[in-house]
Parts: sequence; C-alpha cells; structure tokens
Amino acid sequence: MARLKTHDEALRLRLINRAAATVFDRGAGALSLRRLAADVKTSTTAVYSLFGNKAGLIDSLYQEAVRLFLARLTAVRPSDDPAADVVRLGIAYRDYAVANPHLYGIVFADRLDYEPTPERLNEAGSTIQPLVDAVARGQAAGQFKDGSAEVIALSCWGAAHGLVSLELSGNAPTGLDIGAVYEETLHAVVSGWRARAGDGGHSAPPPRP
Amino acid sequence: MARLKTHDEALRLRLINRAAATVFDRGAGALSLRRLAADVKTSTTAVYSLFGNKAGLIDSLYQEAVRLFLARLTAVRPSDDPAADVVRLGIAYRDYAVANPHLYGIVFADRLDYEPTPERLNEAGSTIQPLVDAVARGQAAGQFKDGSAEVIALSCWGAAHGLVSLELSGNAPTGLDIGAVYEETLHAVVSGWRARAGDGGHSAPPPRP
DNA sequence: AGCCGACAGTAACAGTGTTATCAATGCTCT
DNA sequence: AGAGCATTGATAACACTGTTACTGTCGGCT
Repeated sequence: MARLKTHDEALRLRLINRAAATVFDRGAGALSLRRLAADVKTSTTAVYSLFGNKAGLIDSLYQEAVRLFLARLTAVRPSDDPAADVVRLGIAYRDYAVANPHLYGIVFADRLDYEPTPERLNEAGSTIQPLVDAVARGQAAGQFKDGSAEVIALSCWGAAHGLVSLELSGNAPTGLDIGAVYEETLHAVVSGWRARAGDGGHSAPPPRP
Repeated sequence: MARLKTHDEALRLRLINRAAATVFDRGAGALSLRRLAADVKTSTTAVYSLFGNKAGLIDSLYQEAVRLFLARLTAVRPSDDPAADVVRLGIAYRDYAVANPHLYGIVFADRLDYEPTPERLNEAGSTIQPLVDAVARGQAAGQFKDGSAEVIALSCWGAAHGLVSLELSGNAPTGLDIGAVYEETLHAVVSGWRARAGDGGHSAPPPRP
C-alpha cells in the first residue's frame, strides 16, 4: 500500500497517557492539542487521525477515568453487613476523587465544552451498580426500607457526590474536618433509610400544608 | 480633563446583563469578549477597563448568581417546624438550580479556567447560613441531634448539592422521578440527623466489626 | 524501475483573550 | 480665544487555541 503507519495503537496510548498526566496535574483546561502533540514528538494530525478531534480525545480520557473509578469501587468487597458496605463504598468514592481530582472532574464536574456521548454517560452510570447491589443486599437483610434500591442508592450517591464536589471546588466551609463530616453524613443517610418498626414503604411523608 | 467617559456604570450594567443572558442560555463556554463587546456595540477595551479581564467579568457574574441564589433561599421564611424548613430550603435550592442551570454552574460547577477569588468563595459560603439557622432552630426544638449545626447543615447541603449536580450534568440514572427522589433524600437525611431517645452527641456510630 | 496512493508533517484559517498603539476629545493654562 | 496635553477608547497586533487544507514523502505493486 503505502508508507508505514506511525499513527498506531502505540502512539494512541502515548497520547492518552500524556494527556491524562496533563489533565491530572493541571486540569482539563490546560490540555492543548498542539502542546500534547509536541510533547509526544508527533504532529496534531495524529490526534485527528486517532481520536477525530479534541472531544474524541477527552472522550477516551473520560472512559479511562470511569474505568479507574469502577475499579476502585469494585475493590470494596461485600461483607455480611451491607449497610456498612454502603458507607465503605462512599469512602472509596471520596478516596478516588481526592486522589484524582481532575480525572474525577472530567466525569462528574468540570465539563467545559465537552459533552459526553450517551454511551459514555451509560458507562458512568454503571458505576452506581456496586452501591445498588449493596443496598439491595441490605434490604434483603432488613437493614433498609423496602422499595426501589435504585432510589436509596441514588440518595446515598448524591450525598457522597455533593460533599466531594463541594470539597474539590473549594465551596465547603473551612475550619471543619471534612473527612469526618463526610463519614457522619454517610451514616446519617444510611440511618435515614433504615427500616424502622411499622414502616415498610419508601414514600416520602406527605408535605405539610 | 479629557473626553467624556462612555465606559461608565451604565455600560458596565449592559455588559453584565448581556453576558448573563449569554451564559444563561448558552453556557459559560459560549462567552466571548469580542462577541460580547460587539453585541453591546462597544470595543473589547471596555471589558478590560471595567472588569480587568475575562476572569473579572465572570467574577461579577458569579457575584450576581450568588445574590440571586441567596434571595431565593431567604425567601423561605422560617416556620414553627425547623426540620420542615430544612426540607423546604433544599427544594428551593433545586428550584434555583433547575431554573438557572448555567448561573448555578458558575458558582458550583462548570468552573473552566476561572478560579473564584477567596472573597467570592466567602460570599458563596454565606448561602449556607439560612440552612445553618434552620438546623440550629431545629436543635433548640429538639428535632436534631446536638452538636455542630454547621456539620448537620453541611450534610444536608451536600445531599442537595449532589443530587442537583448529578441531575444537571446528566449523570443521574434515567427512568427515575428525580424530583421525588430528591425530596425523599432530603427527608432521609433530616431523619438521619433526628434526635433519638438516649442519643445526645453528634458523633458517628462506631463501625461494626 | 516506475508509479500511484496512503500517509503524516507543515502551514493556513478562523477564532480566542490580551496588550500596545494611536487618534479623538475636551479641560486647563497662557 | 487658542494652544497644549492628559485622558479616553477603538483599532490593530500578538500569542495562543482547535481545525483543516495542502504537499512532500514513502513503500508495495505492476
């Protein structure tokens, strides 16, 4: 055919790794295709033939971030106390976010121009599964109210996500031990969804007039 | 002195309003100084003499967004049921965010290149005050555990922020009635922080073995 | 050997934020 | 009144971005 391909899988990996490193310690805003190409000793053409455009590159980073995130969450092995597992999943959630703030940001925050594809959103959505499973096991063990495990899981997910997000963006009040507040919140939410005597459903109490 | 000033307060307002409108319906990423200046029939110089640079302009938008947000929250008048007030504050929180997603994003999410000044962060931090007050009243009425009202408030704040943030970024699972889950979560968190018989402190329960 | 087409680097294009230049302006001083 | 001049603001230049067109290079096939 023609000359040897150099825009191959190896180059693709080098580009992704370099991009991830840049995003990791300077944020997604500091990612420039020209600099990236120069750093990896190739041309901008490589990015376009391998990823289509910048959004495609970020898409791959997004995918990678989700993969790492999911790995961290599935490392939390189910125990015989599902309610405690929920708390431990929450702690793993924060561990990941604090360790990789910018990668976390690509998936759950910083969103600049980039809009993830529905496919990526689906992948990201799947990271809630370990939590849903833990809640379902908790329900089976009588630790949580009956009803949709997804609802209870999303509730815990939201609490975790919210505090982590406030912490990373600097919007959390200073002078508080955020780690401690975080754990207390997880316990409070879990406690709020605990099955209580004479309470079976999961519907909210009627609004006050 | 010299020629008549046209880069005055009136122009400043027109620029802010136009910028807010652009951000409101096309996001902060679509804000260009050149377009903004052209739209308002002036030159880019105006932005620099009035705001310093683009960050200064966004800083003003940030301030405006916080002002609107605080107005929405203080519109929730304290009732004789502080725990219900906490829930109502949470609902007002979401109402604002859903009504003004991009302005909300400037303060609590989208963060592109822009880093808010400590002063702005302080102002944003003050928006939690109505919630802290409600929690404190609830503690006085025996509805919440004793301990730091800030901690309990931040806990509720985080839950609200998390779910709203997931919703706006499209990371919430589809097929669920988010509004309903949101309210249920608020009730669950409030319930989790409720004072219970024989429980005075606010420390987390000991981890199960 | 010669050729043709896939390939990849260079350079051009349209846009951005920012800054330097410079003409227009109206007060102040002679 | 008229000249001078500091202040003001629009224009144009600069350095950067993502993206695309171009063009020279290369290697297998005829």
